[in-house]
Amino acid sequence: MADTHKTKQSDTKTRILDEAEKLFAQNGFKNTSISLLARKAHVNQAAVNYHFGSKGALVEQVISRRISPIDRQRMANLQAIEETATRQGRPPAIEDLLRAYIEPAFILTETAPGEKWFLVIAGRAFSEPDETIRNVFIRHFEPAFLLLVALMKEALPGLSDAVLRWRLHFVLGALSHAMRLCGSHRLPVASAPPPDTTETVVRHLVAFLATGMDAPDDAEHE
Amino acid sequence: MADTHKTKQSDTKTRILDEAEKLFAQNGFKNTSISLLARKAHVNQAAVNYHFGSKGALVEQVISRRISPIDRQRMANLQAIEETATRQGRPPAIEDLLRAYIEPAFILTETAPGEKWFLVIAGRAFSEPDETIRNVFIRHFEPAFLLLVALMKEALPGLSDAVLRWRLHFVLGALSHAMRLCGSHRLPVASAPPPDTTETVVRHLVAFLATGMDAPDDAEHE
DNA sequence: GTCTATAGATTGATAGAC
DNA sequence: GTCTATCAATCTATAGAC
Repeated sequence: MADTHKTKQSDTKTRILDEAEKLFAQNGFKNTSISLLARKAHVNQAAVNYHFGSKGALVEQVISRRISPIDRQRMANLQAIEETATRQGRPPAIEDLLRAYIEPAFILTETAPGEKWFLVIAGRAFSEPDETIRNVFIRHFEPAFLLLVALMKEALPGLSDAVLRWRLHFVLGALSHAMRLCGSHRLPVASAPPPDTTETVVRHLVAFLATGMDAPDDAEHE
Repeated sequence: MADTHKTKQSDTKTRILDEAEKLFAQNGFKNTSISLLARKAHVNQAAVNYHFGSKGALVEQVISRRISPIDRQRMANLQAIEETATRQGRPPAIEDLLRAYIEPAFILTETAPGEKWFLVIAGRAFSEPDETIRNVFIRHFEPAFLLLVALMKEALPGLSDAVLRWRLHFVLGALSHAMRLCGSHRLPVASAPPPDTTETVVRHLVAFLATGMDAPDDAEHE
């Protein structure tokens, strides 16, 4: 079949992507060299540039390969909630919105064997010093996050715009940190939380964050 | 006076530290070269290694210079709360504990002119891919965080150990993200929160996190 | 303490044979 | 598509004059 070449290429590309994901998670983008990646992936050094053009393009593909499904699932979840809310004529529930946004990141990275490397990579998105790379994440994250903001506004009509946006960024911060913790076994500090199933972590996150979102606005203290 | 040399040295060292802090915040540790740093700080390239020995040692000093006062203030705040609680024979308040831990990071970085670069650096602590650097942060953060854990246990005796530690890590995540947002004017995503005074951000953080810490434990759902 | 000059290693990317 | 060989740039660190 004509697939012979395609399969061969596909295997090599996939092997490079998988190994790059692992090394990027372990050592960061800048600290991972093409030569080390080629060695670990059992491919020739020149093959990496042949298949991806440049290191920057490789980074972009490693990220978008996993983020795209996560983002689609987030949008689908949020839109389903939006439709239900419209049909029932009442605002969506805070817990439902948070779970709709949070869960896909954990579920869709669960398939990979061993450590969930992409959780570590995505958990570093907002800390990435390289603006080009940071923008890759932002471009993917933006639509679903904006929809989350809009729906959360319906769920919490009494909250001021500024407070709502600060709180949703606290959500992003807690989520990012939890993703890094779940993706790697390295302890970031003493007294790290115990290893837990994905569902347990998501439930802890949602319970904590939903209560925080619903806290009384303290604007009157100013 | 014999201070002439000392002052000269001190000026150079301080100028290097200040410029390094800014560049590390803007571009990360790995992406900041000694030659660029020397150029921006108006010192000779060899002077950097003369004063600090190596790049790694410079990184360590940039971090510890700011973290040490923050850590001391955190410990002092928490110990004061502990004493008051002991004297009054009742557990400390969640809000007080969180504010005691959170506030020093924002207050003690406020003195620097312009952008608060160290907030960006410290906000990336748990995302740092280089284990050596990550351990510098952890070594400094550990004592105050452990004390926070212990006191929070007294404030929330009904919470299981696992849930308490997960929630305190959600606190660390939200705090880190807020620090990055406050330290830099770059928008990490659309719908970023508005620029606010330090005190306002701290109050938003404490209100959100204290309510989350106090959420009912959902362990019975398992 | 500050400078010039440079060693020594590593990097991303490419040219060209097969 | 895969290989070897190599280029050009960049980096940290140091040696040695002043």
